[in-house]
Amino acid sequence: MLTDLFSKGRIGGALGKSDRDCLEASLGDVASFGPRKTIIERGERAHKFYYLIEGVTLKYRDDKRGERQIVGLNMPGDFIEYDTFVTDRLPYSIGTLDGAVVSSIPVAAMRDLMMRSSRLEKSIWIASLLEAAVYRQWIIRVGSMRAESRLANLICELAARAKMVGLFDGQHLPIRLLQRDYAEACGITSNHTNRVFRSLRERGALDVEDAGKVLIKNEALLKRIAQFDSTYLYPATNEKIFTPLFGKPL
Amino acid sequence: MLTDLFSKGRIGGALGKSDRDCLEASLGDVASFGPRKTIIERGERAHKFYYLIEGVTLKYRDDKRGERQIVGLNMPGDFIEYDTFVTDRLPYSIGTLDGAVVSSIPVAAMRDLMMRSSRLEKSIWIASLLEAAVYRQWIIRVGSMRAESRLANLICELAARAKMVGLFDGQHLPIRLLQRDYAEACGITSNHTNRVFRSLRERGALDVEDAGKVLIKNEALLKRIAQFDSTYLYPATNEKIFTPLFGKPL
DNA sequence: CGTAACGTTGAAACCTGTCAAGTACGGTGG
DNA sequence: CCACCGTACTTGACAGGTTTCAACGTTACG
Repeated sequence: MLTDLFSKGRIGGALGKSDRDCLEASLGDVASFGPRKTIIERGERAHKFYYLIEGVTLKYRDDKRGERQIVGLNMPGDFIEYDTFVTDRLPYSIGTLDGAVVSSIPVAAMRDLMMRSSRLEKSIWIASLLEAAVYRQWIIRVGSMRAESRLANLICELAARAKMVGLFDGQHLPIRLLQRDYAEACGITSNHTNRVFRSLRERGALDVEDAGKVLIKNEALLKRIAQFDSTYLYPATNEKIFTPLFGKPL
Repeated sequence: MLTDLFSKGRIGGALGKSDRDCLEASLGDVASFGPRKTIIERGERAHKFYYLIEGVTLKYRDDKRGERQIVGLNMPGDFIEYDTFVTDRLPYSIGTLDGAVVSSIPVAAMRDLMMRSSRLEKSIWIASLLEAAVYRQWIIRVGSMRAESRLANLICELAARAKMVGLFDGQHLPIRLLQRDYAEACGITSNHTNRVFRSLRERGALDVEDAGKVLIKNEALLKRIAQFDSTYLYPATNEKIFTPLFGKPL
């Protein structure tokens, strides 16, 4: 099912079959977006919750000077924004990388879903808390690290998250960001990003192959440079942890 | 009631009396913490949800070199962490500034609360989404601004949030951070923070009085330097916006 | 009165940004 | 087929912002 990645990947299989069916049935039309397309623009009215089926999306804000800060990145199985709960105008834009396949749940359907199943409601909430945990790490990355560590740390996170949704073979990062994207996510210039990539290459931590594909050559070294500790991603999240709040799964 | 600030300040009065009473009744003992005390340490087991009644708390992470990155700040009416839902070991520490009065809701009581009232459950969730919105702004601040703008932007946010809970008189920031705290929140050194404060003083944006109390002298100028736009705080959040998801308040 | 913690300031080193130029690659149109 | 163009990547030199190191002032407190 389209929502399997969410049900299994994000919340450790804490949903029973009926909940999973309800979620799947609430999905609206499936839409495809090409590379570098805007899915939602900042300030636009959002009246449904987008669910990412395939591809990668970037969450960002442009400032007056044309600079862009990427504040988040989503992979298949993610709801790519939750703020439709709180506001009718999103405070950030969302765009695709190489393209994406998305579906969505209208606000009314989401309300029904949550009224019917408190377990399902909690699952979606928990997914939003995981996103918040990632936000905190992004603050730490840009707030307290040097350029080389920032880049290495971001790459480690992307690798770890890709692994969680079965997209990572252990070597090739399946997400092809431009150097400018890395720059905008790490809060450095794209010029400097290039220098840092060279340095990471020369130190043997990674290689950049054709078309910008990142190959992780020395994971231990990369993690050391990145000061990476994956616990904030809650990789151990599973029903055992949820039981206190959920009760047993159906 | 102790939870009034939450019910009224955070979610625009979308809770009926019975929900508010339930929430209040779920609170456990009230505890006081002195200045610069640790409420929860990173890695510690958390089995309850802390609610901040009075004072200010800082959310931060220390790295190996003894550097600290502040990733969040909470004011009265906030639940100061939500990750107890997702993990039993917190990925950050929380400490007081000048002291704090907190209460808490045990996990089991929280579960009961949410099973009884889906409206209450949504309220708490929505509060966590507001916190996520603040995280995003912190990423933008440290990721895409120069030191002077970062500091001004943080001060603007603190003023705006203090105003939302009735703590701001329009001039004196009611939160007395050390220059080191500002530094650790903005991702700059405390030495440089001092220079930036001087610059903001010389430009007439603010004054620093005895005991580090910040006086906002020229709010328009400060906001301009900060590129501050308060919409991300959802100041318009109210029942009108919630109605689609909540239905009418009780 | 001495100590500790915080604030303030200066000078130099360092990291990163800025500006500029050149390379590589793919797509388009003649 | 090749010339042309736009986009991304690469590199060097220099400027500028921030860090680092050091010193001193101030205040609170035992």
